[in-house]
Amino acid sequence: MSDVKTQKVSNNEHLPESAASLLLENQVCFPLYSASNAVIRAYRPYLEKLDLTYLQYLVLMVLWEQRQLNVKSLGERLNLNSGTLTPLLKRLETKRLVERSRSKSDERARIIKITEEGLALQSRAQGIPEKLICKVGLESAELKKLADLCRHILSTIDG
Amino acid sequence: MSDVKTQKVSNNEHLPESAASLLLENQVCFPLYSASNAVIRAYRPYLEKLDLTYLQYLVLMVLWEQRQLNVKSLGERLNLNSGTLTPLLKRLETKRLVERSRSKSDERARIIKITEEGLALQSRAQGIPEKLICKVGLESAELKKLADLCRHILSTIDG
DNA sequence: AGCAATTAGGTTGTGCGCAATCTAAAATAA
DNA sequence: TTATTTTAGATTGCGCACAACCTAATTGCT
Repeated sequence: MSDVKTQKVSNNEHLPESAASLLLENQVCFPLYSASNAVIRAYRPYLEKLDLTYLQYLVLMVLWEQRQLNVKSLGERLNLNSGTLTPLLKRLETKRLVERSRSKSDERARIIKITEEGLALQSRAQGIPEKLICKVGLESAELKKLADLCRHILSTIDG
Repeated sequence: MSDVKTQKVSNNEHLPESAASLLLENQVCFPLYSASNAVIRAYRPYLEKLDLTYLQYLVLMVLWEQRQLNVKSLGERLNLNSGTLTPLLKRLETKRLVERSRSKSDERARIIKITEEGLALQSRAQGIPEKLICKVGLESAELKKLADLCRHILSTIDG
């Protein structure tokens, strides 16, 4: 495969000055994207023992805190819209982890309520966060810094 | 909707001590995941002018640097596997931005080569990185810190 | 040479993410 | 009250991500 691998240019002086910003190494958001993918992959072996995906786990985490809420509130909490949440919640309903009813005071609103079975998963998930922190391999202060930077991005972009 | 919104528990003292780690606010990886989604959303308006998705843009960025390479090298560069890359590269081929040939020295290897049309997109993409940095709203030093933390995660998890 | 093991990449199936669009209910205006 | 606008959520369609699996080519072993 040497005929394929040896094509990389050794420097970029032939490119216009501004093209340096289009080099992958200089991208800020690419590591963010890759790290997010990698973390979700790292969760998988633990979550599949609970027959959950990462997003399903996030939804349950909200519901462990707050027994029930509507789709809009859930979407605001997770920064996701109904196109993502509706099919996901149907899958959680099929697994009998949540119930999807309608609000009596507002027939548009869908009330998502965790079931006993859904609540029971919480204890089985106890060890997961710590295991992930180990896998990620950052100190507590660095983890906090990372989370703060990400939250800053979120408030700037969305808010 | 007050019947839905007022269900949040005011504190978590009724939960076992260890359950605090299962609160969404205390998750480290959730902001990472949300920020990554938000950044990709933020790219969209600029990239759709070039008829590109974020991942297609990343692939082209590699190819602007290195005219051609095989799928394996591309996957190592982007931390993605053939299940993601193969269909993506076919779409780029349909748009005539890349060509997919076979290596003569190894018939298994697929050589991905950027076309003139693909190269021409580079100049149209010049302004994008700067616009995104503005949208993200972090200082240069903070961006570097974020990228370094993400790269640290990647090297720990994958490597 | 002959055969097992490895490697490259393609295929399949599931589950996101999300923009755009739709429907129906609720809020607001006239 | 009726008409307009807004809102909640569902639907559609596309493009990822990825594990699991498959095929074919190459390498390694004896």
